[in-house]
Parts: sequence; structure tokens; C-alpha cells
Amino acid sequence: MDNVTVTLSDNTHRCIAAGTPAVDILKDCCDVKNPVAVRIGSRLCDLNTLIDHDDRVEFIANDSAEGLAVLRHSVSHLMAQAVKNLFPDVKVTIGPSIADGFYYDFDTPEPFTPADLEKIEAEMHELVKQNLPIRRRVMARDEAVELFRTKGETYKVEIISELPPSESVSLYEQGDFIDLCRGPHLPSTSKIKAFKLTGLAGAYWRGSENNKMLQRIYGTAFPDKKSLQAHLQLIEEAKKRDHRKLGRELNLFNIYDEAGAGLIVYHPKGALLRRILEDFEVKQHLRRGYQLVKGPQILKLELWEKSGHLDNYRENMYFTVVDEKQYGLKPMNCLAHMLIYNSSRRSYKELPLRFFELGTVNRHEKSGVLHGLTRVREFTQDDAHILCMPEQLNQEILNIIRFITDVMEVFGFECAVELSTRPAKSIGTDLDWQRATDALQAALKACDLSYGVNAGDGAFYGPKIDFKLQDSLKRSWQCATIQCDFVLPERFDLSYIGADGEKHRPVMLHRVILGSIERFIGILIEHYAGAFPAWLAPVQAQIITISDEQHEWAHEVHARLLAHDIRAELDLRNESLNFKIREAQVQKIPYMLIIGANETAVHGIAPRSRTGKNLGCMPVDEFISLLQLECRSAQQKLH
RNA sequence: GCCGGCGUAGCUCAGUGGUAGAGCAGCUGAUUCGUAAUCAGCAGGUCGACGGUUCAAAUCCGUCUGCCGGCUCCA
Repeated sequence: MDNVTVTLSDNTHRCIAAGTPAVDILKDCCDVKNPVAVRIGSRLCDLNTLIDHDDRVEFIANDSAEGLAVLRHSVSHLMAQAVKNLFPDVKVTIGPSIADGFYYDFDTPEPFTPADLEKIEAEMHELVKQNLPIRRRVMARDEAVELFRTKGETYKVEIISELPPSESVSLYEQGDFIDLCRGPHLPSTSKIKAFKLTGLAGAYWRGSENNKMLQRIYGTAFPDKKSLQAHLQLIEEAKKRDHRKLGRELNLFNIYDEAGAGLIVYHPKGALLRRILEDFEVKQHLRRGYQLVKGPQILKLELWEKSGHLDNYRENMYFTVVDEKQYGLKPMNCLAHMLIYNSSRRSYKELPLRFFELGTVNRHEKSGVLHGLTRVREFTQDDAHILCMPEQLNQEILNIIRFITDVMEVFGFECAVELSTRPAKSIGTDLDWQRATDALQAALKACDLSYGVNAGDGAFYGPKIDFKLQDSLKRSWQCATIQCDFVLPERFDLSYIGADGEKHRPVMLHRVILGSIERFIGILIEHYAGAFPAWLAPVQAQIITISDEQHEWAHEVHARLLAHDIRAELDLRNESLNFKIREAQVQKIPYMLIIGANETAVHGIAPRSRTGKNLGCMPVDEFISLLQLECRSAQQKLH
């Protein structure tokens, strides 16, 4: 028999007989514990793949990212097998591994119930016990089509049928269950040690709402029970910082059935938090050469027609009639800004013009997508439209990216950046789109920002750069966005007189920094777990008296703090100190100012920080300076 | 919008066809307290809404509404 030479990950070589299973060389030469797969050359393969030529061989550990994906993929197959055992009528479709686990989509006459999940889990454990070998088979395409047709697995037939006729396909077999799959997989069901089915949901076949809705079962799996437990624990912890829960507990906002879905009602503390953010934003924009503007909530239908919104955004808009004239409730802020630009003859000397508006917009979102503060039907954008000469475009985009990254740094957010290109439904010429996309891409490159590309995900009027933040449950939300637009200036016939005395067309950038104030607050709540830094906290200091004797001094302290613009509240209730501290603590107020007989005697206060630290008795002025310093330094990165 | 689950006191939740419950919050009284819950008493609900089945519905069925988990869509 011929020999082949394999190169291991430590760059040593082994000479083995051709046709040796990869797993056979594991024991004498590899420090990878618990491998689940092997990479031969660039291909990820099953452990018992036969090695028949010279190549690099690298074992994949079960706790590596790739290893976990293999493990979870195998568990998704195990689940499919269990489901087929329990419900022979269901048809299997696809079941990949995903970020934190896996899912499998089934076409079933009767939807699964939560109780079914337990049964399926039990059946999976049973299959693990049976220690079924998982075997790869390669089959001619037509043969595979025939196999799945006789089994009634029409989705599999559909998938295979789309492959080129000459191509052979691989199948995986465990017990009497056989599934079309690229692999690789674990060698046996018994290698599966820890898994949990986590959810049940509808999902369209191939992700299109025109297709049949399938039943999706989500699950997760880990190399061992301990890490599974740790993962589930983490999810529990994340749920505790869910902004919907904290929003209620901290009494920031509420959503009322009687007011309507997706409509936020801010309670005093939430409204204050929001105002603090907005004040911060106005200040930052004025510093950067933006001008504050404000448009109306409703504008005549003709204007929306002119802008293209009526053709491209109608299903998301609300309409109303005033004095027999049709109006559209604004879903975006750009229109009024166009009018402002056109309100006078513009010179190149004025450009760039940067119009900033905290603009409240209404969008008709489908009922099923509404989600706390992060997906609503009325929200306020920190919106700006920058009108500039084409040659200023690049610098303006760079300024915005800088603005965004600076602001995100203040809050301590990391964000993922994506470039979105022309969607199917859009307006404008190919050339415009190309220029706009190039401009955005050039800026991203100049900033050395790593980004992904989302083909076809742009706005209808132009491509965009999106900055996405994650919530505590790892759902990703778009916040900042920069959109390049050559179309609206055209539609509104915007112009400026250049140095040459001729009329020219300006270019427009739409951009938001926080995105939607609502969404940003939601993510902020989760980011800080409700414990806002002092500069953002709606209540910065809670004054707590120990007994009635200190009321007079406490009132005086309160007045002094308010006079220095410190957001302080007074707790004079006849309750124990412990009780009042606990309550302030639960409300996550940054400082509690304890006033007892000792403090009153020397006209001082004893601040206790949210972290539990007692700062000792100090004069009121000293605390004021301390807090002011803390607030200033939190925003220091912005000047 | 689609699939599934859910809606009981301000909040968290128990209650599977037969007189609506608990803890916390609230109110009243006592207690005047030194760094995360003082004690006692009282009050609080057309069980999301409407319709149906039944001698009888929080409970079973239907419609609507809202919320939750996803899918599609999106800031």
C-alpha cells in the first residue's frame, strides 16, 4: 500500500498508509482534546475520513468556535431524528448551527407545543444512549433525489434538485434516520453530552413570507453540562437587564394598551433621562457646526409624492385629511430640510449646510415586530441632513464617522459597521448609486474601520453605512447610520452658485448618531443594567434622613443641590435608614446623601455611593464639586 | 402581517367548570431608627374586551385587543 505524508498543526510530519482514518493519527501526535472534526487541507471533515493524499491535517476541538458549530449541527440532526421518531408525518427541511446554538425547521401538520419539546428532548437523550454511529454516505444526485422522494421528504428533493445534475451529494445516516448534509458530524450520537431545546417559533421556508410557514425548534449544545449550565445562567442574567423589565422597575416609561401598540409613554424619570440625552446631543451638534431646525409632523401629500416616499414608503406611512387636503404624517425628517435649503439662493460659500433636528417620526410597523423601546411606531431621531459640494463629501462623511465613534466611546459601546448597497426598490441612476457607494466605502477605508457588506440593504434613495449595537440578549439593533443621497437634491432641484458663477447640484447626506432616541435609551438601559452614570441618571442623589430631627437641614441641602443643577430627591419618610437605602439602591441612584444627627450638627452630609462605599461626612459644596467633576470627566472624550 | 405562547390587585405570581388568593407596593396606626426590607391592622380585582356553550365560566369555544418568543421587514 502507498504511503502519504501528513503535516500536523505543529508543522511536524507523519508518514502513514494511504487510506488511514484521520482519527487514527490523533492519539500519537496531537494535543487537541476531544476533537469533533478534522481539517484536511482546507476542508472540514469527519474524524474517520480516510486520508489518501499528502496534506495538512488539523484536529478541531469541541470547545473551539468551529468545533462547537460541528457539535451543534450534529445535535440539530439528533433533534430531527427524535422528531421523526415521535412525529413520523413531519417533513424535515434544514437545521444549521447558529451563533449560540442551532435550529431545525420542520413542516408539520400540527404545530409543536411546549410539551412536545420535553418529549423530543427525552427522545434525544434516548438516542444518545443508543450510541448510534453517524455515517457519511456519498450518492449520485439522482439516486439521492429518488431516496428522499420515496421517503416523502419533498424539501430535501427540492434542495438536491437545485444542484447541478452531475454533482454527487453527501448524506448522513444514524440509525434509521438519514439526512442530506454537507457535514461534518460527530462519529456517534453518544458524543453528545449536553444540550437543551430553548424555543419554538414559526419561520418561513427559505425566509420568504410568500412561502409556507414551518415550525422551527431552537436549541443549544455544549461540550459538557457545566458550560451548558453556565450559558443558560448567562441568559437568565441577561433577562434581568431587559430594558422592558428595568423600564418598569425604574419607572422610566410604559406602553399602554389603551394608548396603542408601539407607542411609548414616558414617566417623569424616563422623560428626564431623555431630555438629558437630547440636551447632550444639541450641545454636541452646535459644537460641530450644525444648525438646529424643526419641521412639522404632517406635510402635504404632494411633497411626499415629489420625494418618492409615496412610491417607495407608502405602506409605512400614516395619512390624514385636513380641510379636504391629503397630508402624510412624516416617517422621515428630510422634507422640511429640503424646503429650508430652498428658502434662499445658496452660495458655495455657505456649504456645507448641516441641518439638525430632533425629529419625531411615525412609521407603521407591522404589529408582530414591535419590541419595547427598540421597535416602535413613534420615535425621535437625532437626524441631520448635510448639503455639500461633491468635493466636500468625503470630508463630511469622515467628520460624521468621527462624531459617531466619539459619542459611542462616551457610552462605552462597541459597534459593528455595515455598508448597505442598492436595494431592488429604489430611485436614482446607476451612476449616482456608484458614486454614493464609492464615497462611503472610501471613507470607511480612510478611517480604517472594519465593516461587512449588506448587499441590497440600502435605503431607497441611497446606500448607507450602519452602526449596529447589541442588546443584552444579543439581538443586534441599528443605531447610527450615514446615508448618501444624490436623488433628493435632484427631485427638489436643490442648487448653489459655485465660484464659477454657475448653478450646481449639492450632494446630501442623511445621518443619525444615536438613531432613534427610544431605541438608544433601550440599549443604554441594558448596557448599564439600569445603573446610569451620574451624568445621565435622572436622579443623581437621594437625600436620606435618619429621623424627623433632620428635616430642616435636609430641605436646605436639597435646595443647595437644585441650585447647582444637581438632580436630587428628598426622602423624608418615617422609615428606617436601611429601608430607605435599600430603596435608593434598588432604584440604582448613584449617590445617597445620608443625614443624621451628626451631619446636621456640622452642616454636612454623608454620601454613600451606589457601589456601597460610604464616603464619610463632608460639606455639601465638596460633594457638589465631586459630582460635577465626575459628570464632566465622563464626557471628557468629547472635549 | 405570519406561526406559537400568554393576559388574574400598581408589581411578581398561585388558582383546570361550583362563593377570586399570596407576597411586595398602597393606606392607617405604632416605632424616630447610622449604611440593602421595623411591626400591626385595613383596603384593593365586572380575572384584557366582546360574544357563545353551560344550571353554573378566570377556567371551555369564537372574535377583537395587547404583550412575549421567533419569521418577514426595519431606526
